[in-house]
Amino acid sequence: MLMTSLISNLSVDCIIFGFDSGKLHVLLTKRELEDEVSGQILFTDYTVQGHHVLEGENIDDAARRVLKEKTGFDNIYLEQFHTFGNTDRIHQERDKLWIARKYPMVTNHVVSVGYCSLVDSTKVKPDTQHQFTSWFAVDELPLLGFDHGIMIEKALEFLRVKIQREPLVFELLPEKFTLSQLQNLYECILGVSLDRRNFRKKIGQMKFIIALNEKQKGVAHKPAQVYIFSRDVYDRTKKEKFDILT
Amino acid sequence: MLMTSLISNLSVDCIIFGFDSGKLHVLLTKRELEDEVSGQILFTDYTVQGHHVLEGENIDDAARRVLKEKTGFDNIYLEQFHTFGNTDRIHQERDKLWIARKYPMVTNHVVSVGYCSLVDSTKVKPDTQHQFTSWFAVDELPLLGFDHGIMIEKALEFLRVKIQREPLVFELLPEKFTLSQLQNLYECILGVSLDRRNFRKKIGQMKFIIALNEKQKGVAHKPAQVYIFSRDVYDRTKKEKFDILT
DNA sequence: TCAAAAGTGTTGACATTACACCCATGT
DNA sequence: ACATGGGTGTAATGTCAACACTTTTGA
Repeated sequence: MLMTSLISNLSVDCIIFGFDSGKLHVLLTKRELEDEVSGQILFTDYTVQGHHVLEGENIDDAARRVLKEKTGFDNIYLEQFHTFGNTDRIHQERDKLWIARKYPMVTNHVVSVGYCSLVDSTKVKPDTQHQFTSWFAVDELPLLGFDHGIMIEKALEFLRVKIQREPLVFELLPEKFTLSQLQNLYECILGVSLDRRNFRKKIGQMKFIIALNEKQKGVAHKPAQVYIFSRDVYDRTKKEKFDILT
Repeated sequence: MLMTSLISNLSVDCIIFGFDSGKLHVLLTKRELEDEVSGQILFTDYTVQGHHVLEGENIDDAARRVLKEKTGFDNIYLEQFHTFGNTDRIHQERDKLWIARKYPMVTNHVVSVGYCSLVDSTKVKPDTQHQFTSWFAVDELPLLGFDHGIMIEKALEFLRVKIQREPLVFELLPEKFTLSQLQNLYECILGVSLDRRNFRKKIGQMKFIIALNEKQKGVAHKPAQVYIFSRDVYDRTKKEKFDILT
């Protein structure tokens, strides 16, 4: 199994989501191309994290490799959501320039397998990152390269459907969280607003969301109860689906 | 845009579902390899319909091309559901023999984009097909090549989730259908049994399932009312999701 | 006249919604 | 003492699940 050369027309892209300051964020890498002669910056924009698949490498492994490189973690939620294979997905001039310069052996028809990843953003801070990597709120995205705007939108859609069937939201929260954080996260991903009392009633029925003997500290209001998610209890008691709505 | 050579490590596979005799079926193609010298048949098995993606071809177009070739139709439901990219997905001896003989230029690491397609099987009869193509009930599948068993399982899972959010079941029925056929189809895909009265109550609320002034003919029992699905009405009245359960 | 599937309503249990006040803390 | 978000219960409404008998047709 060779792991040296890359499969030139196949890549993976990871859409890495985090939750911070009451908003859903996505991890992006700054891309800058300089003129080879003058050194002038030709353009600046952002892309999600991707890389070509290597010869003899499973595509899931390629995605994990990218994830590890950008976040330092490799045991976090990662799932394929869509494959982007239109011939015209690389059509902007700056994308063509970029590829011609950085990957001269690559054609303009690159098929990309999109992966959705969820991380606890308290663990992945921009300053601990690769210097060009930072978080952006999904409703305030900068100029994006390739078809990465479409990819992010599609990943979000995937996420919205998925969190209503599986307990994925906890991947976006610290191990210990409050019910307000949890509610806020749902409201933010699904774009709805939920009644606090009804939300808590529902959570109360979920035995795998467990109150600790512990309270928030240092907040200028009544400190909230702290909860954890137990996958163990979840696996033993799971129903057909995991739905906070309906 | 060249359309001649193929991208050797990328293919599409179409899982084509049909509904017949109260069972969900999948369209498979017989594969037989003969010994080049003796002419003896080395093995016989079945595969879903796939083909390599051509240079300069959108992957969705590649899937439509395969679909058109095998069913004669091209305006039918077709959606990507998963991409299979493990390096060991071609590991059985007969698959290696097959590739060595038929596609000598292809490596053993082929990434395949899986597409799910739904057809009205009354329109796609085995005898009108390519001679080696026929329908198999999904619970009575023959020996399958490559990882096509896994693909079919994954496509089924995709379908089960999807039909609870979108009105796809009608793609599997003739234009005119009875409520019993519809109920039977749900029971069959979802693996549940539904109460007839409750089912009909629910359908009654869906204004886009419309009774015609027409009844079944030639049946040895009370003839059933005939219905059609109106996508037009659906688009104007659709809710968040389309769910026959819950 | 029989067999086979179509068609039809009600009730009790349960789940969902809507809604307002007091509590604990830091500043 | 005040601002901030945490925490709590009930009543009305809507939805779901369970259930049995009559109808229409062809054989």
